[in-house]
Amino acid sequence: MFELDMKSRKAISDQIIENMKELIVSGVLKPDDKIPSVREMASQLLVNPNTVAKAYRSLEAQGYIFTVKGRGTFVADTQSMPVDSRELKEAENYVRDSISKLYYLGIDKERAKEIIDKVFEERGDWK
Amino acid sequence: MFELDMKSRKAISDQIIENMKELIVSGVLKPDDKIPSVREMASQLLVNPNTVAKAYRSLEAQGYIFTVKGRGTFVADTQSMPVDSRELKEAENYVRDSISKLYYLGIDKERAKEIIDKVFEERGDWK
Amino acid sequence: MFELDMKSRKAISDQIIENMKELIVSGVLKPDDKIPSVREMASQLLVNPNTVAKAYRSLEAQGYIFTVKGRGTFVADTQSMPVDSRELKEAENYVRDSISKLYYLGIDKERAKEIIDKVFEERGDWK
Amino acid sequence: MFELDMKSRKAISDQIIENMKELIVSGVLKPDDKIPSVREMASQLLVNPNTVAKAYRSLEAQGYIFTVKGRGTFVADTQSMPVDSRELKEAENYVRDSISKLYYLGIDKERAKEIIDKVFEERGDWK
DNA sequence: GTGGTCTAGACCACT
DNA sequence: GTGGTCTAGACCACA
Repeated sequence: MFELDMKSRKAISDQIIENMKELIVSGVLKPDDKIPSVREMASQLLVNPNTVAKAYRSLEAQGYIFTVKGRGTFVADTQSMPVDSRELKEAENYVRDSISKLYYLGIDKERAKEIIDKVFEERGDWK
Repeated sequence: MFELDMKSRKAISDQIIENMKELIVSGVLKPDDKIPSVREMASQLLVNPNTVAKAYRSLEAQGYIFTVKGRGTFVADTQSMPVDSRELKEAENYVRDSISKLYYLGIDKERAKEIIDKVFEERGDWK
Repeated sequence: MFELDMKSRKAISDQIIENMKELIVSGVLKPDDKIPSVREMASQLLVNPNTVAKAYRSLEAQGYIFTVKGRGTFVADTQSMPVDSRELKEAENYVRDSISKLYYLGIDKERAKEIIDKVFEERGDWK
Repeated sequence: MFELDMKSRKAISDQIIENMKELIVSGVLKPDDKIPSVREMASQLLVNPNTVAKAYRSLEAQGYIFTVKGRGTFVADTQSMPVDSRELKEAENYVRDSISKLYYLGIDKERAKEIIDKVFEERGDWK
């Protein structure tokens, strides 16, 4: 399904969360699709089941998946999901910080915009 | 000089680093300006001197400041500093991640670009 | 601060969550108040620190508290928090279910309303 | 007879119990009416017979249905059923919890009452 | 089989 | 000292 970067400084559970969000929002995983069980994904990724469970709990709390005890975990319909204002604000701050980092490096505005445009191009499917 | 947000989830030392970078890159602090000693800044900000020392060590490692034994710590000439490619790549990844977060929220590309434009406007002085 | 009902069928972490919400929303704990550390509350309640940490994580995700690494966990300003529509809907369903339970017992509408009025009276401080 | 919400987080057996209670208390199913056998209902709902059997056991324990060996399962006379005080207390606690959830969201008393009134209106047939 | 919860104990970063 | 993360392994309810 995807791979983890064990050398990354990002938490494993966060990596799972991001990869799953990517698959869900991009449409690779569609609403009501069953996703691998906690134990299954844990054995595929070679991590502890609790770590996967933690990621799933977080994804569920954010509305990306839903879970039915004894049956498994499924992809939610993110299309019909209203954007949570608290989360949007958090994401905006994250964008602000990342652009500040470019500024602190002393590169000029034009080059910063080029970098951002490049990122948008990488996401050709967006919108 | 600047204030800390003790309620922020950002580490205090990181806040000090970012604020100092802001002052240096924006030109408020100029090359060879003396900056407060570790103890002095610690008492002004009401934080542990170890925290300030850590921030200074990091700023020095990144070339924003330099220390002269027995005389103090001074602002380096960031203009003449070549952009470190490793740091640039790290910042690019940060930008990529932050834009991904917007994508994961399910907002459309137009709105994402508006948010980014807004951030650039807030930095009216850039370039 | 509060006590747990170890005989309850409610999860311990959920009990911690509810008790903390009660203290925060009722105003006993005010914005920026420091709440007991994970380890401290765990030893007071005689439960595993991970259980308390789980409750704190959930409370933070819902915006009731915020945490600063190395310094502790604090009460957020819930007044300024917009009501999350997903959570409100969930709570409405919960209300609907609980009233259905009264209906299934075969009691009449009047008596059901009396029970509800009694609950509101118990929360004399509300509004 | 009724449908299950396989996406719901409620246990299937609980959904069967609630739907049966609804049909019985509302009068759609009348005392001594025969209800489908475990196997029959299981095949209609496309669920495991064990799940239906569990639901029937629970309904029988609570006095909503009764079984005659070799003949089938029938609706009990709920009118003549005294309200079980233990169950009533349990339902009251459930109501109390659900209203607490509204309180924790920070909505005011008026709005909470509106939500409850709406739920009562949805049950126009009650009483 | 599924996920949910709890315990126990380790290691890390930050203050 | 603080919280955050991960592992390991146990028990439970549900299907």
